[in-house]
Amino acid sequence: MKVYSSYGILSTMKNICETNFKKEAEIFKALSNPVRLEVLECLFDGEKCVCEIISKLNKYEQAHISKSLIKLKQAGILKDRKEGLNVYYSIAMPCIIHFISCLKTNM
Amino acid sequence: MKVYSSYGILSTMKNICETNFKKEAEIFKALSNPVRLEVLECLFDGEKCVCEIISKLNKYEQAHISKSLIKLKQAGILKDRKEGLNVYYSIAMPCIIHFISCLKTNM
DNA sequence: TTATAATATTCCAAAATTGGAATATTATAA
DNA sequence: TTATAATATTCCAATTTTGGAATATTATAA
Repeated sequence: MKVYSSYGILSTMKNICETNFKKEAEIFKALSNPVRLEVLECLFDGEKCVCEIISKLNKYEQAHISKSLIKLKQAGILKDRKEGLNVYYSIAMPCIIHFISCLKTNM
Repeated sequence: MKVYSSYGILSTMKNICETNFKKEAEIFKALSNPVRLEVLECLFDGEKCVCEIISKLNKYEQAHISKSLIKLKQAGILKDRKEGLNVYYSIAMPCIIHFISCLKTNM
């Protein structure tokens, strides 16, 4: 009877769960900043190029907005598309829109 | 013509928006940690007392779990109820359950 | 080619978060 | 009262995050 193989399966399952919690936490971490949330909300009505976002949120530095977009993209929340000099960002996880509007009604 | 009063309204609106983004960020910050997410998920099937959560997640320190629950409560994600020596926690924001299950399918 | 517009990256000091260890609080039972 | 079980709090060094300032990259137009 190979008991150790069962142990192997259990510890593999445990590792998968733990890395899943870590991945989820990364998504929430990307959302845990007011500027990044404002940048994200800027994209609720569809794809925009970085320059458009910068001019809408003119109170923040260009570098700050660029870094915010990249962090949201790395977490899988946004996707991007290059076209000449411009980079267009859009939402890759539509369920975030519903969740944030739910939060707003619960606040 | 009282232009300044319009400015007043605009700046008030801006402040409300900014504090809302901060509040939202606080909620996401509370969710941005693997242990807190695991504690939260422990409550998906309903209210539990702290001791129950501790014995389910026995790999973490009691103090760690207690701090996790308090942080989630302060963000408005959990609520609690005392009964004798026990404290029962439950989810105060049901839409989080749907969102997390959506995340899991998108990962 | 060179200038320029759009975007990304690096550097970094200040601020915030992390989780372990020890200790405190509180309610109940003996 | 006192012991104990359940939960919360404090302390703290290590790690991570923050955002401003300067600089780099890249694609296009002149």
